[in-house]
Amino acid sequence: MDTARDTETPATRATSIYERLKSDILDTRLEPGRKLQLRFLIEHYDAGQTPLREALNRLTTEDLVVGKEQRGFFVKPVSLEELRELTKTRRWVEGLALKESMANATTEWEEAILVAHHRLDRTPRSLDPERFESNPEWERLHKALHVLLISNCGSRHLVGFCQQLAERLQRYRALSSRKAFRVRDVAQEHSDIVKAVMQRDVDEAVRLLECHYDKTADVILEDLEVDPGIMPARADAVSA
Amino acid sequence: MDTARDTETPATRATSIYERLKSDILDTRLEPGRKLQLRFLIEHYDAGQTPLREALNRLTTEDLVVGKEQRGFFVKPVSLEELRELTKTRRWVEGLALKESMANATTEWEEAILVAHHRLDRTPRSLDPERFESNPEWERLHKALHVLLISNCGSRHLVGFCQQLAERLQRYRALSSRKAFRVRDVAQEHSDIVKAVMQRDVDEAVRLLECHYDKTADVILEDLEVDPGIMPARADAVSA
DNA sequence: TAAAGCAAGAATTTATAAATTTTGCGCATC
DNA sequence: GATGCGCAAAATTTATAAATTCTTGCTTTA
Repeated sequence: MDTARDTETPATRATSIYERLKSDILDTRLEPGRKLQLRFLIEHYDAGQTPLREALNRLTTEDLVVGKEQRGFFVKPVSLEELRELTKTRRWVEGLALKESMANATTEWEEAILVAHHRLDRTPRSLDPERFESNPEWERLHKALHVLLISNCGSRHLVGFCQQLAERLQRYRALSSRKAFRVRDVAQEHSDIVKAVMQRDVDEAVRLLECHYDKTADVILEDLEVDPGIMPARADAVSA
Repeated sequence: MDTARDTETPATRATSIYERLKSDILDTRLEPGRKLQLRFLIEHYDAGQTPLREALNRLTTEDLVVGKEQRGFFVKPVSLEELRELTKTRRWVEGLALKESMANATTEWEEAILVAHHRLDRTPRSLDPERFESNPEWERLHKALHVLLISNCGSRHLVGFCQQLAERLQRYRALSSRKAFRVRDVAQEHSDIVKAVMQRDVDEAVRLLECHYDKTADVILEDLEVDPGIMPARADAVSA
């Protein structure tokens, strides 16, 4: 049930619970739509009501938790509709951010990308070469590369928004069972994007990045069509 | 100290306090950088600690309040740097959203814009024709028109992000003293934008909208150069 | 059969206690 | 004589426990 990070500074109780809760929601250990009862949370997270309540309230603003007045908290439901909308939005906004990043390109930035890509490239996608088992280190480096690509755009707000979109999409990836393992050469896609960035070919880089996100969504959508019932077409009821 | 809305359903204490706090921060009745001591808040908002704390935690995620661990909450400071960055970002993102909205244009949408603009046009900008006094009704209709312009883009997430940017910019407008009154023909700018949208001239509409936001920022920046000391160039210290 | 009232469960709020940080004063040292 | 370190008191934030309020489902009665 834990999410790692025991050695770090606990900072404040509310913050550490917030992080654990967020992580559990994003990795769908807490299923979409599930009711978050205080009793249950107090039990499983070994915490008091106040820090729990504060964490829940923070997540409410991030739209990862939905708070119905006087009726408690629920994990935000998922829907195919939202998956499509998130992907579309991410394409637009990250495309924009990458374009601006490249317009402001500096040597340091390009070198940092090269390094980040290299690190990702030499890290195995899966802990088990036979069947897929998520490698936290790969996930971390993958995220780092994508953030770096857009981080030179000159707007922390825009970068923050992109990260929020990525977080929200994380649940859909976690829900997808085979996770594009072997089906897709993700490493090649990353190499191509980085190459275009190095060549300062803005249009090509943006095109490849958009394509990258499209493919991710497509694989998830296929997966969910094969195994429907996991996800409603549109968000509605709550499976308590 | 109140923010209107007494007749509505109070829903939950935490929510109503959240709204009042947010409104007070956005209108700078709670000055940027100010320390938000629980004692003071309990006194002035006539509330308990828990709902106050929950409201503060929600605002933390929205980056309107900064929470220093174990050391209390502060109103997020302002800076000229952030003003510039917010404006730049808003230009990019709302430009994008308007373009997409127009690509999906429907008769209903265009008619709704016409109506929204008409309502705004016949509402006085200032309650006092001599010197500026903010008219809440105008502000409401103004916001409604801008939201409507981008609301047809097909992404609630993108619209939400734009609204957040608008909210964050609201504080800077409130801080600017003369507020572009008489200096600028805002009504004409709105008319021109709406006209371009009706003619389905995407490039022109986007250009005018971006120009609209640029002018807003320019006037505020001028104001703050005339009367410096209100705002630091970069965010840093906190004036308790 | 439908409506109203009652009881049980859950969420929100108030109140209380514990822990942490800040502040001010005194003493020692340079 | 001034400066710096350290300890103790005060204030503030964080956490726990208790009480109130609201919702919901069931039972009883018309």
